[in-house]
Amino acid sequence: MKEVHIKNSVKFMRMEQGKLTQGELAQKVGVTRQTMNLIEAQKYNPTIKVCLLIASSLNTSIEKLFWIEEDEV
Amino acid sequence: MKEVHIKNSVKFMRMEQGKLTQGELAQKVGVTRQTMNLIEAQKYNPTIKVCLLIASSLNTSIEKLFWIEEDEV
DNA sequence: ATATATTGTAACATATATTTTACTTTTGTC
DNA sequence: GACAAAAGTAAAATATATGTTACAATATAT
Repeated sequence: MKEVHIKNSVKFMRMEQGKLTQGELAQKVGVTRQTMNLIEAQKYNPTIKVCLLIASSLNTSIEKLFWIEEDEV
Repeated sequence: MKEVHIKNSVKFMRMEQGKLTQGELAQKVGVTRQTMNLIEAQKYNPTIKVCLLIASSLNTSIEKLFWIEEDEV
């Protein structure tokens, strides 16, 4: 697998959208709070299904939530 | 996990973009041809990393490639 | 019709996403 | 400061994405 880093703005977006709590977002998406925590901490690489459900739950697009981290300056 | 179906247009997009072969796309992304085959056949739920790399390889957006299948008519 | 490239699959192994349970740390409120 | 809510984290179990190998089916060209 190609070596790239994926970044996300899930936590930031969650804070904006009505101040959802981490657990509440997890519940809307249908994953555990721990899974959501790890995703927000960018500790791993979630599946497209979870990502699309997060985007839907936060009324935003997957584009704005997840992107490939380009090379350092 | 919430019960939704994820659909994609990877095969369609690949056909358009310079008629890449399945194996060639797999190689650009850095997965095996079998994995790409299963993704195109919508047999499972790839990771966001693979999806972003496919989008990048096909010069398109992840939005246009993957979406939640809405309820049947 | 016969080669050849490409695609579809299947069984098994491996890596890792996700869950479960539980505890600690931080943050906010009184 | 005390208390509660929310967030961070960790170990072990489970589910599943991905790799490996191999072969069958289909398409494409000659």
